[in-house]
Amino acid sequence: MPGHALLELESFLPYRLSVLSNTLSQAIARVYDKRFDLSVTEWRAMAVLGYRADISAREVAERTAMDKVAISRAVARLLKKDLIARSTARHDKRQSVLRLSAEGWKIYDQVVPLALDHEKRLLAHLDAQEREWLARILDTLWKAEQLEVKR
Amino acid sequence: MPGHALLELESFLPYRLSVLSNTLSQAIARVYDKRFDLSVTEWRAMAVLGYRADISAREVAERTAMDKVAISRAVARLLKKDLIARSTARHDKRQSVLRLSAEGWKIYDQVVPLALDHEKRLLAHLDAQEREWLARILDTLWKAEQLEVKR
DNA sequence: GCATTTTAGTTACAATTGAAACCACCCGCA
DNA sequence: TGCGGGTGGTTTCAATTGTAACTAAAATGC
Repeated sequence: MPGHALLELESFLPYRLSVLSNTLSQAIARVYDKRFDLSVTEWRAMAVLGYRADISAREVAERTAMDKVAISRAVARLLKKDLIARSTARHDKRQSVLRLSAEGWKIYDQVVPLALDHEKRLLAHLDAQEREWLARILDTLWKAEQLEVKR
Repeated sequence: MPGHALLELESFLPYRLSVLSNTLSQAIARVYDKRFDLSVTEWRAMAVLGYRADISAREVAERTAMDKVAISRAVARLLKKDLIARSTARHDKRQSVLRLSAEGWKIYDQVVPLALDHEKRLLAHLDAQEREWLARILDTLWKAEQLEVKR
């Protein structure tokens, strides 16, 4: 009498990760959406450009783990708002070269502390040891999942 | 000379969680989408109904952490496919009472092992100790985030 | 050097989603 | 009993998103 398969959502890792991650992202997104009218995609693009300037849209896509269409649209919106600037790569005219504008940097410099602060408040609930374990485990899982995807 | 604020996406917890979680969910979703033509929302709804039958749409929404509009639509599609059945609560005519149909159970019983298997393969990369830490840490973070959201 | 394939980025169209309005019903209270 | 406010669920409309097709420029291969 095996009955039915049993899946307990509350203890199912993919589900737990997804709920936690969505709640977290949304909470942070609410802040920069309300204050600076930025979508998650737009902010992600700005975040990588603040970290590494003069890269192509493709590289932004790679680093944000978003697809190129999403990036293309985010770039278009950010250009219209003058938060980023675009030029063309000399060695490859297909590639764009993107960077934050002065206005973009102003917003970046305001959003980053807010984002870090939220993370900090969250991590404050963990002790140093737990934080280390978490970092290491997420790393392992990420690499493991990469292998899965390639199967 | 403070220069600019610095946010390293690769080590920013919300970002890492989001990328890991999305990749993971999509990998699993691909399976049941291709084989059974189920969206993530639909499968989530089925998953809670497999775990706990005869609950209202509102309760499904709560347990899946999705909003009521999404659930309403998922329920509509699942009804059309005859994967769930719906009746009305006797004590409150607004509430629906949902449960998997025989056909729904058939699919549920096929998807659950696939989902569990993926999770298992992933967790196989962690040792018992790491798995315990992870479970505990996710729990703490979830509770912490709940507090944040209520602020 | 030219044809073929690949890559960066955009566009068009359909499908999905979210916010707000909405309906039907329940509850508290006078 | 009947009115005001709240809740479960659906619908509508606009905005966002995903897929596929497309353009332009490079890279590859002969």
